Amino acid sequence: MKYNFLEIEKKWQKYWRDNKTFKVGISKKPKFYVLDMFPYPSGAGLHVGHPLGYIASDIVSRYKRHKGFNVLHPQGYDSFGLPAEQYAIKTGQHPKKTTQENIEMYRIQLDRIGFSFDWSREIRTSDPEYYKWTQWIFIKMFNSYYCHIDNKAKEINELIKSFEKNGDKQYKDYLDNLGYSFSRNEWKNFNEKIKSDILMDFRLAYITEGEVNWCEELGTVLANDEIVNGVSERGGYPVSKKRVKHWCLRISKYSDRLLEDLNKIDWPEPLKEMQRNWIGKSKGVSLTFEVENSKNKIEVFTTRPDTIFGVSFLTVAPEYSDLNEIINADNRVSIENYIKKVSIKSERDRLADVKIMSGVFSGSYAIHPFSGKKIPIWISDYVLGSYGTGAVMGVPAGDQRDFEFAKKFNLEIPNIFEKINITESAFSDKTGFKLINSEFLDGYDFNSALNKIITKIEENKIGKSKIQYKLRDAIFSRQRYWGEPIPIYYKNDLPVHIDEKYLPLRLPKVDNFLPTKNGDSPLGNSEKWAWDEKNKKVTTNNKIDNQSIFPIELNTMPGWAGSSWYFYRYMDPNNHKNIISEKSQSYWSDVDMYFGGSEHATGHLLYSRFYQKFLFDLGILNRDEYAKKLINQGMILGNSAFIYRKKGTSEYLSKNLIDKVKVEKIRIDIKYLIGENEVDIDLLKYDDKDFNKSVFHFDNGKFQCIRELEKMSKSKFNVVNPDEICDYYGADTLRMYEMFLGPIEQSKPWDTRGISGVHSFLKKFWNLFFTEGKLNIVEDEPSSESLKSLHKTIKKVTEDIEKLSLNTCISSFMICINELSSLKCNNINILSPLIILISPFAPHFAEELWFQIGNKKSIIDEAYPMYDNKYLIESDKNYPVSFNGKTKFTISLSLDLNVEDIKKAVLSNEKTILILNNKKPKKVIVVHGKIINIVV
RNA sequence: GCUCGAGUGGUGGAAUUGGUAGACACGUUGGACUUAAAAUCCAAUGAGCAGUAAUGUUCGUGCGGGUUCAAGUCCCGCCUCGAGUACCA
Repeated sequence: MKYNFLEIEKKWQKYWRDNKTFKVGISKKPKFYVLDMFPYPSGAGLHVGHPLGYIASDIVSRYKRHKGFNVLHPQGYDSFGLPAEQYAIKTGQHPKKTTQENIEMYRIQLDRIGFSFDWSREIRTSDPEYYKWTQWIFIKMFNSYYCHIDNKAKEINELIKSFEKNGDKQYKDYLDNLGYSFSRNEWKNFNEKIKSDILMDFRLAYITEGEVNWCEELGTVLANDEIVNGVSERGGYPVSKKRVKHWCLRISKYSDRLLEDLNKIDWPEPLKEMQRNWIGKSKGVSLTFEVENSKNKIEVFTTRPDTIFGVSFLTVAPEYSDLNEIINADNRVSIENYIKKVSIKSERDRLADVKIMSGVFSGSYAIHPFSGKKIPIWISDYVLGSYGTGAVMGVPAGDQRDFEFAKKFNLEIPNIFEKINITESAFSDKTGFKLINSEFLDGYDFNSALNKIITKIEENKIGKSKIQYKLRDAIFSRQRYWGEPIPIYYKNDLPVHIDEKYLPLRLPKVDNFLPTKNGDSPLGNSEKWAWDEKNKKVTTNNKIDNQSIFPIELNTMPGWAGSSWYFYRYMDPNNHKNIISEKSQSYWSDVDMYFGGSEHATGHLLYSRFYQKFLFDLGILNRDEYAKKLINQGMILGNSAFIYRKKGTSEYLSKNLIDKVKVEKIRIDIKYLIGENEVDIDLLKYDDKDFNKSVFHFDNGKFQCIRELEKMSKSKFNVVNPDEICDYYGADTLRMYEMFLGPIEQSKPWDTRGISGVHSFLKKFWNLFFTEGKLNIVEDEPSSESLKSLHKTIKKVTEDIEKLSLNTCISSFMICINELSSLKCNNINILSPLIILISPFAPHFAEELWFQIGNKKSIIDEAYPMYDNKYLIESDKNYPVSFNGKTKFTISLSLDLNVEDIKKAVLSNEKTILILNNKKPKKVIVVHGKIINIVV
């Protein structure tokens, strides 16, 4: 019988489907939860890079199942959000339709690779039965606030009770900062609007007006993590600042817990580091400067209060809230011009202008809190409105930006560091200096100055120690169609949430779902988008009377709303009453292994931890972290091909001609390649009419291109489709080859040439069972060599799977099968455990062989073989004998010999005598069972 | 600039607590089978030098030092590449 993988794979995929082999439920067995980041169905289909993580997680799942665990290994689709919608827009179809089609295509592709997903638990974030709960969580956030006393989220009702009982007492500092102060009676007498406004400053989901990242091309607002290098992550479109009303999640309240709890989880260190940087905790002091001839004060945040006597100016951001109070009437016009100029700068321009300082003098002065000197107040966009207080103290001697600013505008640069030259640049080290010109801090170093000044500042009540975070609240509104509607309506302009009972608030039908350039949401195009408060249902817009029928929020939620909690829904996907049952949660608990890319470090992986902590605070979830262990699989890189064109012409040059002229790189589809890096010009000409007019320059009669490794992507024309590999070699070969490429967490190039080695390994394994097409196996006592080979392999493969070193597992399999082939082993007692051993890697292959040797049931629940040390014990060791550390020969000695006997044996060996040539060794080192080293 | 990670044959990559560097595979070369090709099997394969050969010998894990009987692995100083981040005061 031949290894007919196409037939075998089809047969077992059908068997698994018919027998619901991968369906799991709560049982007495211990649980193990293996999770993949679910895909967004993009329309381009899968390429060979996508399944890498899925294959690894599938191997672990199947392995754990053999080990006796009840394995939860679900899959679903992140089907709301920008990528799905962009694809729909590009192809001119409704996103509902394209999403459905893309999911179907994904499913076919995924099934071909033989994954053991329990599809009965499939979820889709765009399914109303799912997003009902995404909306439910939003309402919980809307109805919660962060209690700074207990350091956790609580229901907003408790806050209201506190206001009713104690007025602003418990939250005095916080309310002070917001400019509120009230007694309990005053609270009771506040009108609805004021109450709503005050509570809005506490809610974890809140609406606010402010500057956001606006992407005109996408027609929506973006969160910070959705912008890369000043352009949108999706599509690479420019992003600018815009003032709009939008919903936010108060994730910043969780900064410290998100940071601290990183210590609790086994996630890759680089990824944790990214989250730490993103959260960006820094310790410093906030410090108040009086403004001359004014009641106004300016609060700055600094991590270097020790440099206070180096202050020669203050700078505030153009967005600074009290800017108007500071502006001196004389300068008003030029200042307003400056602010206008700055605000229309795109994010990308700002990044490009980093080194060019700009700013304008406000016309006002502050008073130095210690020296009493007059300090000019400047306005500049090198200060960020959204970080700290939006104002900084300028210390040109100690900060490079302040230094450059001072130089540019001819401001004073007082030196406060003894014997340090600051004529060229600022000195920003925290060590190696003593302060001068600093009154009571003269002669102090960093640490002692810091202690002294903080005490002084607090004594004088002009500031206090403060911890500052970079993490900002997450912008939650998207002016797009394809997302979860926000379950809020506006009663007399005040936001009110739709009662949980009436969820889901379904996405309305609209004729035009395209995003608008002006920032209006496409949901506004719906005729039926008003809330009937009496009848508790959605109704048509023209009935809005602001008595009982009110407009509904037009923005939708961002893509990450649905993906921040999906792993819990898999535990109990069809629960209509609750987000998850207590029973399911206490059994499945949390994720044991989570596989996904590190590109989600500061997006999904941070938001989901925040959601987790929030739901934990409310007692809805039992744990405050959801994934014990995270594995970042690397990317598979594709081989992109380029040809060179003489700049501004349609003349194409080969690579040996490119040095002489200016050229531009033109990307071409790898399907035009013939051989290593030769291009089929006829194909090129045929495909792109531009090439017709072209002049080609040849190398040795052949047109050459150059190749570069890049992330695989349809837009780079370098994708390899897994279906092709499945057609040609089979899914089992694809699975094994992807693992064989290298360590799972590493990025590595795809090279189809190497695949034949894995494929012939499977054939070799297969051929051990058959002679001349017929099953030929024996059942007698196996030879000791074959037993040794088997047990060595069981040991190594088991250890390596536990370490997730899957590439070396495959090497071990190859070594074993090579050994058994030369032993001509066809003993069932050896081969049968090997089939189980390989089944997580090549499941169809294993099922078929398992069936061929006479088993009636699927191999999936067979107990994983155990190794027995007795087959592995060696009696001899082939010792390497080295002279001064250089190995010269090996000598086989019994492991029973003690060190002295070994020394004797080695020194009396004729090769030793020959090499020593009558010299006396200075020292002989014997490490038992390892090595012998003779020092001459 | 800052933070993190990585540099091993022609290629992807192996190498336990420091203990025979290059496992396994690709590629290449030679051979067997075949009318031929594919497939399969066998052998060689880090580089250099000497030898018909068995073999011997030198150099080799980015570079320069160091610790050690012994360093890809540990320490110090550099270089290069990759990822993340970017006016965060």
